[in-house]
Amino acid sequence: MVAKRVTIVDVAMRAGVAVSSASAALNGRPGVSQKTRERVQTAAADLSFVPSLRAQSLSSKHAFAVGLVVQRNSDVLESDPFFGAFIAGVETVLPHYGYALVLHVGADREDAASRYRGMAASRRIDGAFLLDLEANDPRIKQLRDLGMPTVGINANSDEASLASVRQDSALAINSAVDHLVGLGHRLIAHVSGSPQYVHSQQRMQAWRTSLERWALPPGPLVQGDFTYDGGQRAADVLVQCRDRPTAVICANDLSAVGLIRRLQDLGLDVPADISVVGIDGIELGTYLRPSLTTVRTAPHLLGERAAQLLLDIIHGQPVVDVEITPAELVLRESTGAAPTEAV
Amino acid sequence: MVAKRVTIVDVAMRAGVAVSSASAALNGRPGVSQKTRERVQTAAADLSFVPSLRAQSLSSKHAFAVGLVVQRNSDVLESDPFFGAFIAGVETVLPHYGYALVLHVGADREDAASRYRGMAASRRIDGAFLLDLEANDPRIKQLRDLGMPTVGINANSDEASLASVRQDSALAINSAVDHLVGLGHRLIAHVSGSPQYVHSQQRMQAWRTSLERWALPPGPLVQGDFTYDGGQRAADVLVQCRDRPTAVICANDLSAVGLIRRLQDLGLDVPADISVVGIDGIELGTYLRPSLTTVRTAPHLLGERAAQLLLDIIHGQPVVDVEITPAELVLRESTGAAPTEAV
DNA sequence: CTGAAAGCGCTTACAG
DNA sequence: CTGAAAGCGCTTACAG
Repeated sequence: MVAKRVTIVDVAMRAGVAVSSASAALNGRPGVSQKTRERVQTAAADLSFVPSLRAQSLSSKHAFAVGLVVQRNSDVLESDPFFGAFIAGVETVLPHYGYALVLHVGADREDAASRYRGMAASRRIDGAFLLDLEANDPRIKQLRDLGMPTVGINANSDEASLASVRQDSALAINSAVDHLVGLGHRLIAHVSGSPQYVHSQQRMQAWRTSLERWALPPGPLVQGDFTYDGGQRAADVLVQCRDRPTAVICANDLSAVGLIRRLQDLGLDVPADISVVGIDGIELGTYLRPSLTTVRTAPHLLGERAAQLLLDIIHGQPVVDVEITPAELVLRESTGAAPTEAV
Repeated sequence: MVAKRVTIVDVAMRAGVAVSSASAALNGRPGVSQKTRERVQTAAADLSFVPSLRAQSLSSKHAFAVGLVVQRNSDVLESDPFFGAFIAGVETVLPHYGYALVLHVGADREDAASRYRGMAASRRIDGAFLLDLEANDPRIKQLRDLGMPTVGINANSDEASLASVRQDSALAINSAVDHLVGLGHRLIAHVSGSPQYVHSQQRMQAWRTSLERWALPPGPLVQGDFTYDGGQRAADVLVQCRDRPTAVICANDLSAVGLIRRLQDLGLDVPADISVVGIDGIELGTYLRPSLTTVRTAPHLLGERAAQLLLDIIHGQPVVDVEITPAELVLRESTGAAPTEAV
């Protein structure tokens, strides 16, 4: 019952020109007189012509879509605001170029990889974003072999074969350590993220390097997994340490929140007994008591720039990696003077 | 330098059959002998043939994609876990049918509507989900006029023209009121959601009806907007009431969290001075102290069923609205005995 | 500048 | 069951 589709043939007919001229006119290509162009545009408007993306895709070699596979279990997808912000950022750019985002959720690594393969092989997309990169991530080669333009987010800088958008967080982690040292802290622990991700490594490395700058020994290192529960477990480990740290830098806010809650349940006061710093800058950090001192990243901006870069690659423009303004330290209530030392 | 695409012509050639036979064999259509079918499948496997989605779309009248436009400002997209859970649910179903999700983020109503129009007119999608429905939502007619199969989420049940997936929350809100009344509460307030959404109305109506069942007068009604800040503002209003309520039911968890935080900042104890109930069941509710009593909904399941229903419609199968298991009351720490009355 | 034709890679009637 | 042909709705060389 849907009214018959208006095609470019109808437009050309109404404008009294050839289909090829109509196409050129509509797409702003040269080789059409101003008069013809206007006549075609009027005809198209009169008929409410909207080109069929399917036909355009088939003949123009462009899908007008880019893909993202979120490769985490759905619980994380729900509780981690990164994705929503990143996607919102991507979406501020894509529509201006007629592009759409195809989103898949991979149950695990295998599943995620097969989604990328499927989208690439069936030519559903013209390019892809790669999040949560791992060391020697197989997806990089996989997509390259498929000839798929790809942009990585916060890839290691030695990953030369992958166009990337990065936000430095090492500087802000430095600042966090400086801040803590200034408050008298000498033993500063780290709760890391899931070890397979390069950003877990980057953050841990920044913590370590920052301490070296002060000639301080690295405090206890507890492996976390970016989750609230992981933060809670880390609290249990840390309070058992012979030399209990007086401050902790967590690999992300959510684990910092879990850590704080567990510390409180164990009868410790934050920050009087122990200071805690997160990384991310999620809203939740402002809801809690104490509110969370954190390193604020910019996933929305990362999404914007990643989308722009990916479209550049697709359109064959020269590619240079993008570095956005570094993450910044946000001081709130969860950090304070070290307990035993006068400052 | 991408290797030349393997097409169905190559497959047919290698199998020694006509293209049309290869197509029928590959798609499990009848009219092909078992022997031919196998020969074609072997040839396809040998050549690693993956059909071009673009060509399939153009000739088969299916885009193999469905669309969702998130029509909220990006802050909410980031802090509301509903979307992530809903999308994850949708994604457990779509891939089995070769479908993908096209996601757009609309800056506002206008923008969101134009995204739906664009996807439908260009035939990028075969169907659409409608979230955050409003009374007399113009998008319903818009998509119907475009002949676009559509599934609404928690639409009003009098919305006969829209296939819907629903989860009842009125029952659980009833239970929440029963629970509060049992604890001695007689004046129970409500912080509503943004008034334009039908689910805001549904929740408010459930609160009102529940009180009527006990012949209790409705407590103060404060308009919120589903945000943390809105919850904080509501707290300021409620503590000023002549008859201060001893319990509050909030339209969602996030506003309940804001409300609690503000009440605490004003020197009130939750639940000793005032009990608070949220709706949604987000993780955050378990992180706080007191943890949040809430009505837990099931966005993931809603997503699964919505996807299933939408595919049914697209494939021309008979459509019946889907009702999933009602939301359930989850008792935690934010509700307790009414302060002034012995229970 | 303009137009007729081929082609993108499939599916779908339609003969044989 | 099998195959040749038309068609989906565009874009892109290529003549004129």
